[in-house]
Amino acid sequence: MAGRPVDHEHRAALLDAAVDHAVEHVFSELSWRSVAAALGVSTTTLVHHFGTKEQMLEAILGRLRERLVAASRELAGEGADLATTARAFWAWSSDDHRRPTFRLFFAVYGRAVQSPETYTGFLEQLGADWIAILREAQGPDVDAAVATRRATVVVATLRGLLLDLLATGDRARVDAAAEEFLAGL
Amino acid sequence: MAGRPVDHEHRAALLDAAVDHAVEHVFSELSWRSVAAALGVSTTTLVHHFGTKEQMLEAILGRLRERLVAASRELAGEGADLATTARAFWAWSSDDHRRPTFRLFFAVYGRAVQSPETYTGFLEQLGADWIAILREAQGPDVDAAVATRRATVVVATLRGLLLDLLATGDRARVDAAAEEFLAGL
DNA sequence: CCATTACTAGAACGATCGTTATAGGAAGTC
DNA sequence: GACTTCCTATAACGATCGTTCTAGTAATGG
Repeated sequence: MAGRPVDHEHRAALLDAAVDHAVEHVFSELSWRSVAAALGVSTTTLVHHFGTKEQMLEAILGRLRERLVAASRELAGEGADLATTARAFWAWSSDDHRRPTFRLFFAVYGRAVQSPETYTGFLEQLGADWIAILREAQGPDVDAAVATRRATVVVATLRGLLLDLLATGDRARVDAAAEEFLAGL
Repeated sequence: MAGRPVDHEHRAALLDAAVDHAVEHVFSELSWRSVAAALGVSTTTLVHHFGTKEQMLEAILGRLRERLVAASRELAGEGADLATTARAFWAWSSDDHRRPTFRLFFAVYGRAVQSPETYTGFLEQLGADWIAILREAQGPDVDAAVATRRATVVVATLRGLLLDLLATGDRARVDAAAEEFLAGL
């Protein structure tokens, strides 16, 4: 009956390498051939493991989301309040080492708002995860509706500031604005 | 000497029609052929008037920015304070009629953060225009650095909320968050 | 050993892309 | 009228794309 068993580890390793490559390159220029060349395999190998290009991109983004959410949950720590958590979020996401990652993040956003069929899952889940983390940071005593409002505002502001930083590179102005916002929490 | 004179009006009319088409379609799918078909001309006509595809896209975005800045300046009105102006901005930009426009806006953002060579002019000018409008709304008595910080925060928050609204479509939550933010100004 | 399945690679197909000849009519000056 | 420049269109070129075809090798169960 059964022939050669499926090598799940190899697929996972390929996916992780593909995520690393995607983060460091332009999202709209990802192709079977470019990814295959970067990973040292042929396009047919990728096709065999991921199916269609769209499915490969979804797999890449899903894996990226896992990384981001895990890192975000660590940030929140235990018992930190909203202001502290928000400050940690800003320091983490605006770190220069995270620039390629968030560049990809906003590239996907730009794609998703015009083509909702794809990539919205990635954004909705990631946005919901972040809002949930910031809701929990407010403790159980805060009214649920109020907590959601505040979490939505914090996520939106930090995301907008990050977009400003990535587009203009004006760190002094954006950091000052972030401090102004965070101090008011 | 001189032959047939250049018809600047015709080029302007083509550009305006191209902007209308770009707003209603997916940015990454714009091509010579698709735009030409929508405008009822041949691709060579567009090439003749705009040069390269990149130059056509820049011309389209430049014209779009003119429209947006003109509309934004009207919004600010005369003598309105920061909170009032910010509220008007939110009402205007989150209006359902403006959805295609801001979808394109964020699509360009997504492209620009990964390919700074192009489109950054569009974003830097538009961002600077909006921040300037919100700086002026704070009056001449506010310290310049403080006014810049506050304007940056307001633009970032509204942009982040708009991104949330376009990506999730959850108007109730986002509108509540916007109200929370605007009430605190 | 053999049947079966997993995996990989090279080559090709059909489509679309930006761009470029090539060519002909339209609108002005002399 | 001649001449020049503007404007437009059809057709094709070369490149890249996602995908498929074909074929061969590796690893398991019987």
